[in-house]
Order: sequence, then structure tokens, then C-alpha cells
Amino acid sequence: MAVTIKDIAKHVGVTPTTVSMVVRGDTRISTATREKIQQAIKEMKYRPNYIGRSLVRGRSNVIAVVSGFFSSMFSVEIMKGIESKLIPVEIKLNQYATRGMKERVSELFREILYSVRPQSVISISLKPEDDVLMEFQKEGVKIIMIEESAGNCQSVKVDNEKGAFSAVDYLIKKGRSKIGIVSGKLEDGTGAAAVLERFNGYRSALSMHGISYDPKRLIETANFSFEDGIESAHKIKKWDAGFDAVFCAAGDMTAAGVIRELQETGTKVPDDIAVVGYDDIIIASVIKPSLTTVHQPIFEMGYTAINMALDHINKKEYTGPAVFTPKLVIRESA
Amino acid sequence: MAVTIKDIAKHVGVTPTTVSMVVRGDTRISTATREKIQQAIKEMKYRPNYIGRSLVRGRSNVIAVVSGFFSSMFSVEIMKGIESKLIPVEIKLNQYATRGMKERVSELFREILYSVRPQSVISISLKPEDDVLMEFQKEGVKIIMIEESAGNCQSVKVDNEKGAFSAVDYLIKKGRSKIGIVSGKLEDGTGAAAVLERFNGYRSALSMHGISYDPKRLIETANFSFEDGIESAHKIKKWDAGFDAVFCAAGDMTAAGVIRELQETGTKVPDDIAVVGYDDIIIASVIKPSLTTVHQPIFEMGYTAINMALDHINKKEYTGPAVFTPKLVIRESA
DNA sequence: TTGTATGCGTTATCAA
DNA sequence: TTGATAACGCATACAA
Repeated sequence: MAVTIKDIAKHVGVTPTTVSMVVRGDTRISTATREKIQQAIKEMKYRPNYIGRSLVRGRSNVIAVVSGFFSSMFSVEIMKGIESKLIPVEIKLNQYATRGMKERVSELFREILYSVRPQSVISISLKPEDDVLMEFQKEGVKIIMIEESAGNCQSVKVDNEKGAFSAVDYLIKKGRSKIGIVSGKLEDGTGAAAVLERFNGYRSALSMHGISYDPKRLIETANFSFEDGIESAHKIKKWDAGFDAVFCAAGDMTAAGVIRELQETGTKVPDDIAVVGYDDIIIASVIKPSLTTVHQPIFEMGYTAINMALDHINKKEYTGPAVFTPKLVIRESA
Repeated sequence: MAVTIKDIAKHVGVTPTTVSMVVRGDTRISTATREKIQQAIKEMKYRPNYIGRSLVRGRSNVIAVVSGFFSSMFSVEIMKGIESKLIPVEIKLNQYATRGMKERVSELFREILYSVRPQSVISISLKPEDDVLMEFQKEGVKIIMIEESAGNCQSVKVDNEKGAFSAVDYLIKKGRSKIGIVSGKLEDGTGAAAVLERFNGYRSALSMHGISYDPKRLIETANFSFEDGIESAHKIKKWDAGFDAVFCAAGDMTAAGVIRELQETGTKVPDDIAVVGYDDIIIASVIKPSLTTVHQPIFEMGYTAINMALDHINKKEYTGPAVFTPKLVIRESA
């Protein structure tokens, strides 16, 4: 069996209480006793059992990170930002994925709240129902929302509308007018704030330039995948509305699929159809033509989220940026 | 405060023991009592506190996944495989990253063993020292190693030597003879099993065809990154050894960098220099020319690892594949 | 079929 | 400066 506080206490000839105090760095213990105990801790290789500690404190030293999938490019980049922060070893990062099951979101959050009892939660593009949020507040567990927001939660956001606007505005200024949008599902309530905001940016850029919106140029996709892009390209070629540009709000991976399939079917990018992506993941600079896209400071968002979480744990007030501005990166595809 | 087993017991008029038994599905409880208790659990929204449960069981319901970085392509694909398995909600997936600090590997594993007390550990390309492995065995915590192996651990592997061999063999049969290798650091002890095996595959393919190995055609890189590829391309152009092909054992991302930079500096791929990658991540089919590469069944490896972990928890014997064979996927770059 | 008693490892409160 | 005692929520051996 593992070494416990009791073993140390017995070995040194003090009580568990005293050992516990030394372990936690309480200054009231005399130097002599402290040194004896620290010596024993080293010799006997004692390590605190986090489970016992959590039980008595009513809370585990966990930061829960919740996402639809941790394998998506966006989540990965967020995780990079989170991992770039030096997190104290005693704080655990737990991952929970809904695996795309929207109906499970609230249930998962409740499960995390009551059964895991974390210090705080970082939610990636996910938002549970209002009564769940209330329960979190009641229990004093903070939720940090990335790409979502709610009254009593801190959130880390990018201005999606501005990002989309800048992309479409650019296309129009380059002389394009039959501009389509490849978007995530619009009607889909949960976790679709970003989708809607980008769509709004697209429409407002059009109307600002006096171009009327044609619903035939809206292509909705579900998975933000390369394959979605290929499928979208088929629709673009098939639909009679005609296109001279596509703003791929569904992200670079999908944009890469669009470009690939357009090329395969004889359409020149950007000559026949210009393509602008969203995210600026590495693939954007690797494909040919390289992708003009809206850069998202995703890494920084992850870094910000973990800072907020740690500040909350340390009872400090977070005072840094929380809203990031995306930036159009011009390359070859538009 | 949250609802506990005691609250339920008081409400129904039984003891906590009885409630506990119902929660865990013990069949000895009479239907009448069981139903009353289940009713109360629903009404009062009781959820078991995993911390209490873990304490008394001496083990938390955690599967720890350890990796250098969770943001690497390889880890991401492994995570996809892990996530594709339906994991019972009461089992938690914890992530621990060494963040590339090799000297922290053993310490991190000990920390996980004694302070987290997980059910099992999935180690991605990481191997702690032997005495740490012994301690895990003594505590009955199983380590499942991906891309590594040790006496008393289950491991999930690919035959790297065979994969590298098939790539280089293919290049030679296509008429290339001045074949370089872009590899991870060879001398680097920890976590470098795969690097060495691929290098061996490269050499044995050469020697099988009577081509002598020229150390000037070995380019070592550190980070498996796109930038590493760019740097490698510079060396390829600069070195007097001459190249008509490059086997990029350091992976597709690096291969993409090599190709990009060769093209930028006027070298035609594959006409002047053929390039073969390793991994077959999505980028391989997206770049131009698309990348001939060795497909790694990384997803399946992750899926296998989580199955091994769950089988261990359920005290079943895992009986599936554990060694995967990579397969050369021929595209345009070679 | 249900209850009693005990303990898991740690910390908090209060007393000495 | 240290110790005694109780408590956190749950599970288990054993008794009834």
C-alpha cells in the first residue's frame, strides 16, 4: 500500500495533523519538527492522496475542459493555448467530450458539477441550459465559455461578425459580387452563436455594398470537414445561382475541400471562383493556392481561458483581454 | 449543498447502506424498497460523489492519458480513436502532458500513480524508468504503451521498420538511388524507439538493393514540424551529397515543409526530387503534389488502447490486434 | 432483505 | 507549537 500521512506521523512520532500542516506549508510548525517530517517524507516517498484531500474539501483539484470533440482543429488549438500555460502539478486537466451529442450537453455539465466537483470548467463552444448554469453558480463553480456567453459566466470570444464582414468586404472590393457562403447549420440552436454571427457579418457586408442576399448562395454543412467542402463544391457547381466567390465560414478545412474539388472539376481558383476561409490553421498556408482566410487567435483564446480558470482558483480577478479581433490574412485564393 | 446518500436514506426512511446498494444495482434489495429509493433519487436529483467512492475503493475511476503534447497531430489522432469508443460516463479521461520535458516523465508517472490513483494509464510514445514501471505493477495499475514497450506492459505498436522499408523500397524500384532521410533525433534515448526503427528500415531497404548508406544524406530534425521541413529542404539543397529522393520519416507535416521549400527554390517534386512522407494525416492529400506516404493506423491504435484499458478495468482479457502494419499510399509526390 | 459499525486519507476546529 | 476529535461521502464485512 502507498505511504500515508499516518505512516509519516508514526515514523516521526507526531500526529497526522502535524504532518498535514507541514505538507501544506503551514508556518506554525517549529523548524525542528518540520525538518524531521520533511526528511521522513523524502525517505518514505510520501505523496498526498488527492482523493482524500478532495473529499474533505468538497471539491477536487480539477479544471474540466468540455468540448464536442477534442480532435477538431479548433479544440486542438485551444488545447495548445491551455497547455502553454504552466499549470501547477496538483491541478488536473480533465477532458469531457459530448461527441457531438447536443442533447447530452446539459446532462454532462450536471454530471461534471455534482460527481466530479471541479474547481472550474472551460467550455469550448458549448452552452448548457440556463437552470444548469444557475446550479453551477449556486455551487460556486465557475464556467469559462469559449465562443459562447451567458449572463454570469466569463467568456472568451472573437468578434465573428467583424471577421466575416472583413472577408466579404474584401471580396467585394476585389470586384466579386456573386458571393456564396458555406456555413455551419444556421437553425441549430445549441452552440451555434459563432455560425450565426458570421452569417450576419456576411449579410451586412453585402447590404453595405448594396448587394442583395440570395438564399440560393447559402450552403449549410454539418461537420466542418474536408469532405463537407467537397460536397459543397458539388452544390456550387450544380446550383444555378452562379458564384464568383465563396466565403467559407465553416473553416479552412472545409475551404480546402472546396478548393480541391473545384480544381478537380476544372474550375480555376481564384480566377473563376475566389475562396476565403476562416480560422487560419496551418493547412491554409500549405495548400496550393494558399488560402486567404480570417485568422483566429485560437491559441491566445485557450491561453486566456486557462488564465481565467487559474485566477478564479486563486481568487484573483482576471484582468486581461477577453474579446479578440480576427484579422484577414491575404494569400493566393482570393 | 449537494444531495448525498444520507439525504435519500432519511427521506425514504432506510439506512445509507440500503441506498448505496440500490445505487450500485445490488439485487438483494426488495423491489418495493428499491422503487421507493429510485423514486427519491430522481426527485431529489441525487448523483453519486465520485470522490467519496474513489476514496473508499482506493482508486479513482480515471484513465490517465499521458503524452508529450496533446496538440501534436499524432496525439490528436490517437485521441480521436480513444474518443470513438463509448466510454461509460463514470469513467474519466485525464490528460497529462510532459510538455516535452523528458526529465519529468518518470516523476509525472509517479505523481499520477500515487496522487491520482487511476485505473489505468495510456502512454503515448512515453516510457518511464524501470523502477517506476515496477511500482505500477505492484499497485496493480496497468500501463498501456503506444509506440513503446516494456516487459510487463501491454503495448500498441506499428511495425515502423516495415513501414520505412516499404517506402524506401518503393523509391528504389522507381529508379531513385540517392535517397536521403529526414529523421527525428537518432541519439535521443527516451521515446525514440520509432525513430530508430524507421531508420533501420531505411538502411535495410538500401542494403537489400546494394546501395551503400551515405551519412551525408541523413538529416536530423527535432520537432516534426512544417518549419523543420523548410529547414531540411535548405540542407538538402546545400549539401553536396546530392539527392534524387527524400524519405521523410519525421512525418507528413515535415514532408509538407520540405516540398513547399523545394518548390519555392525551383526544385520540381517529384521530377527532381521525389518525397515520401510518414503518417498519412489529412494534409497529405490536401497539398499539391499530394503526398505519397506511409499510412499509420493511428486512429485504430487509439481505439485499441482504450479497449485494452477498459478490458483491464472490467477484468477481461483483451484479445484483439496489438501490432499494426503501416501501408504505403501512393499519390503524386513519388 | 436490511442495518450496524468501521474505515478509506485528509483537513478543520478547537483545545491544550 | 502541537494534538484530539470529528467530519467529508461512500462501500464493505458482518450481524440481525
